[in-house]
Amino acid sequence: MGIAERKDRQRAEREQRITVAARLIAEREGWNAVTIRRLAEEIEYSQPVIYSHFQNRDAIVEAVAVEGFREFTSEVQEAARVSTDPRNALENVAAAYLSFALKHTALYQVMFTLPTGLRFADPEKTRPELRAAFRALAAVVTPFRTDVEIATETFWASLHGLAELERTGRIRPSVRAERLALVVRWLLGG
Amino acid sequence: MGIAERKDRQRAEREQRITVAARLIAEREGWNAVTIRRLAEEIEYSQPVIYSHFQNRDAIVEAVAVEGFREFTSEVQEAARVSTDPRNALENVAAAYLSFALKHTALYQVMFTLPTGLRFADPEKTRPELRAAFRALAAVVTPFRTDVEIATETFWASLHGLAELERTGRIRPSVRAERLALVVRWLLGG
DNA sequence: ATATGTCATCTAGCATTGATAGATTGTCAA
DNA sequence: TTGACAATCTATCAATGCTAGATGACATAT
Repeated sequence: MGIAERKDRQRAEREQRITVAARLIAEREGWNAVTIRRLAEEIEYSQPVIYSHFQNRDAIVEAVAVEGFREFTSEVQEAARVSTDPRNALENVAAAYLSFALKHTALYQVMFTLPTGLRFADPEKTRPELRAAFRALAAVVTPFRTDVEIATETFWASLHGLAELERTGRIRPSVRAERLALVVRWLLGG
Repeated sequence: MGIAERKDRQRAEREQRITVAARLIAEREGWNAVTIRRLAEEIEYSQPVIYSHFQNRDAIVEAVAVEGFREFTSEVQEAARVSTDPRNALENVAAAYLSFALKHTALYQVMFTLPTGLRFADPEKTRPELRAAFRALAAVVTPFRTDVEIATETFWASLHGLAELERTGRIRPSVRAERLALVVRWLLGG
């Protein structure tokens, strides 16, 4: 009786097509262009079908954000993995962070700045994908600090700020490397 | 012939009532609640009157943001003014920054995270209010660094990141002071 | 093979939004 | 008083998120 399984599979496939389309449209035309009608058209189904997968538009956005955190985490881990030593890992991760944020601006935007229900600090409501991302950052901070949690939060905040201010055109892209070097040096120095 | 002047004055007054209402509603119910109809109702005029003051909804939001930058700048300057020495000024300004961001969350949101046309890094398009805010921050950084521009950008980014991550519930409010202390120490230490 | 009942999907529509066209009112100068 | 202009309103548009109810397909029991 593989019929039910096939249906499940096709359903999951269609669900992914929705989030993939949402992400693609957002990256190309901004999140305002991601409308239910547009998504329905994209997957070649009528609008109510979208609502059989997601409770509302926000839930779609949130699903894209969660997928973003997965990719983010693995990119950070990869950056740490290919490093020669702990200090180099810190540099590489910092660079990878900014690179990720500036490469997928719409994705990053929805992960961090658009209002979604995703939370970090409340252990109850935090999704595992978010916690994993934090741990990946903490891993490269740990060798240098005893106040790992606080230092990681601050490290993260600095990188996030650099990404956001540059994304919104408020600081100069030309001296990105210098700012990154400052942050890394700070973390090493105490 | 003070009639024209009176009209100008009344018009300017009405325009301010619009932005004040927008800000108030946003602070109480979020920016999604700031609709043209709601604003029209608030100032007791019909909707098209709003459009005789602002080209579109975004222009209203932007006007609120600009006013926010004015207040922000003066709060930062005040924090620096009442300080005992340069180091204390740095601490006070950092604290004032976070305090401002967390006290007027909707205002801060529109100043920094909602998509508006406001820019910093491009000297041509940067509004004077934004530049003034940057200078106010740079003023307290200057005593400690030769790379003032870069250090200020990084300082700003760190504070912005701390504010945003805390505002969106991604880092713990309980250790805010410790994170702030880290940022200040970093800036002092090199 | 066919009838049946369930589930999947669609058509049509709702209320709300930003924005605008055109009618209407008010005001001031001649 | 009247004519013209400016200020303001009513009415409406198209797009949006979302949902109710009709319609269709399809697996299963006989």
